[in-house]
Amino acid sequence: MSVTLADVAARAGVSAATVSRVLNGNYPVAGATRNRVLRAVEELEYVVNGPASALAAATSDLVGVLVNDIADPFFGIMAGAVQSEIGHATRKLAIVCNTGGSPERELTYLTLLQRQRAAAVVLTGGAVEDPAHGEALAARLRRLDAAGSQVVLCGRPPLGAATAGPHPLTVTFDNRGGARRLTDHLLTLGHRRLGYLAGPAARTTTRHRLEGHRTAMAAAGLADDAERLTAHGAYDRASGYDGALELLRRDPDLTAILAANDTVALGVCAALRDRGLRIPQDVSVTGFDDLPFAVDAMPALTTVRLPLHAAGARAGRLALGREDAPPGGVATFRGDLMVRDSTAPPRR
Amino acid sequence: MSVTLADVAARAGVSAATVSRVLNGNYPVAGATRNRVLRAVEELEYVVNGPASALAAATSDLVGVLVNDIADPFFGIMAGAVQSEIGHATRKLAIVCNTGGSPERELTYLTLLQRQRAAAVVLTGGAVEDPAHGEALAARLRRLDAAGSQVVLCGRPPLGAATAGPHPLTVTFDNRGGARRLTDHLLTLGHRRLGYLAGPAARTTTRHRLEGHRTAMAAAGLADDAERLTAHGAYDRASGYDGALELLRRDPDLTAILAANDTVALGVCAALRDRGLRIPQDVSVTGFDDLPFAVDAMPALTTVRLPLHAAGARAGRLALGREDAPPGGVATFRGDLMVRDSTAPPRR
DNA sequence: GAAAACACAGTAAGCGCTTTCTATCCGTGG
DNA sequence: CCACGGATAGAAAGCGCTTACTGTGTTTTC
Repeated sequence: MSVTLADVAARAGVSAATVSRVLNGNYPVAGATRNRVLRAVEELEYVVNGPASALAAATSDLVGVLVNDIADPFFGIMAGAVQSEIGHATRKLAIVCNTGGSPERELTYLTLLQRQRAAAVVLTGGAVEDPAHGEALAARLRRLDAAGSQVVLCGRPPLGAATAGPHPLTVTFDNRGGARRLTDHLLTLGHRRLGYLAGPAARTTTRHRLEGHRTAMAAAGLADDAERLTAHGAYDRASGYDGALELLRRDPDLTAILAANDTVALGVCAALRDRGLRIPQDVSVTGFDDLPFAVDAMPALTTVRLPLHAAGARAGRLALGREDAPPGGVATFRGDLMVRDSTAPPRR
Repeated sequence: MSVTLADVAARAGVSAATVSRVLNGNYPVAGATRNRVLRAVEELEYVVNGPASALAAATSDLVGVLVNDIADPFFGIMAGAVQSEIGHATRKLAIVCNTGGSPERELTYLTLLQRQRAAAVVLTGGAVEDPAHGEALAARLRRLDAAGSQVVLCGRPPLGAATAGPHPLTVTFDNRGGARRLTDHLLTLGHRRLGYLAGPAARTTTRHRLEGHRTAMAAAGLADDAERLTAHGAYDRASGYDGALELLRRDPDLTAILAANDTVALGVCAALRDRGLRIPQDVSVTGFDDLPFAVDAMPALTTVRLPLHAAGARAGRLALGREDAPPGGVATFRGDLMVRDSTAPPRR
């Protein structure tokens, strides 16, 4: 069918073993021989048969990258960083798999990757908090580990301490701290009636951000308000729109809304505008993540910048074993407050 | 090392062949036997060795999807659609590869995919117009085709008629028509001094949109203006910002700017605002693509909606051979004009 | 009731590569 | 001048799976 090692060997007048050694460069081959082989490879347009190679060598060149939503820049940026880190280094192929946020598809993809004997797997994005899923996921990761794949979590918290087996390397964000800083910023501006529009309740990311918010609120003696003025939704624009209206219903005198992330904040802004409220004069709004569009929103969003690219690159290097594991196996990136035009002191 | 077919066979008390047949379901196996095998698979947590399977069957479960920029929703949406179409159907694994718009990396990935013996390859995004690259690319695609991979182009024009060999299936957008409609819209509103901020000159997408624009301008007797008021940039926000300033320098009396796409339009809007110009009262602005954020921009962007999801899904089905090839091997999706708040008649 | 047809299941030959072990050639030191 | 070690290259044994090709009981058919 297609050109094989043997064909190249015949053409170069050497054995298949020699061709393999030239191609993999892990064994001394005389210069003249090597050139002859390389020329034959060129002439025949030989391309290694990956599966055969993976079978014989018992490991493949594939690195899996799982994302919740490939169309969301949050994941796109991280995945792109992982991939570019991997592409830079080796002839390895980073493959991005879109789970659509579904736990089942996450498991399916992990099995598929194990089946491909992936060299490494990077899971990005917030984990689902369902305990049953957590256990199933941990089991799958353990199997991957046992099968020799390096597992790295990126942008999600480490596996719970209760989880059995080896803990995967983790690159995570300080979501609590970010949310706390954002809330403090608003409190410092003088806001007291703050609404919090959280993401899906079952996500760890959501919980951590919410915890950060509550910590700050509690420190200001506003714990009850924080409780009352929290609504949950999805990480999308429509949820932001509906959620803002809901919060306004609960308290028409709200002077600020903290959105779960930038995308949600966009929806919040749209809802406020439709209600005839000005941002930030009437209501301040904050996002989270600092995705590229945050600065272009009108007004430009005050938000927390997550170093998505740096985190993805780090995860990529860890996956390849090109960087030592951080102490405790967990690297945490903090998010910096970006104060822009969507927040201001509340009007009297 | 890990569990193999033979282990499962031993446990189920059958031969390896039978296990393989149960797993692939392409051969009659008695119900009782099948159940025994399935139970053994469960108990041993057996996961097929993909490379071995691919080697023996001479084809893998991998489908490659090439994108220019994974962090850009334009590609993210198409890639997501391809992937969901493929995931729906089969146990195939769609793998998204990020070329970063670099022709070399595009070729590298194609080789890597050929090496993996991918079942199909979908290339999304505008092609680079460099003839040398075009030839190299065509050659690579021919090789993939020869190696048995189904090749599909998505969101890029068909390979030039001059290209030798079999032409890949293509799903494309009517960029010319979209740009024409956009320009006509502005002309109808009464604009005469239109600036066109095009994408990278070397991209086919850029050229087609530009052609559409010029056709409309020429029909209105404004061919010379079109020539004079065209600037090129990248498909990003910064280019929009700089490009808008450049066009304004060329003609301070501009009443409208057509941006290469929505992202560029965002930059244009920022530049105009910084210049103290109001949109659309002083200058009308249009985008292209209708990415999700276009409707959230301030003002909401008048643009052309490209059915990215539908196109990606179609490409996915073609790649899997689950849909007949369109006549001529080319399916064209048109883009609809979405009139929003960023365009208005010019002020007197 | 014997022959032909059928429904399964097993045997075994690869798929194209990697890698261990072995063979060969050559230069070198005693 | 011969034994020896180093540097290369070849032979061959798999890696784990798929899939003709071959059985072997069990129905059907006249």
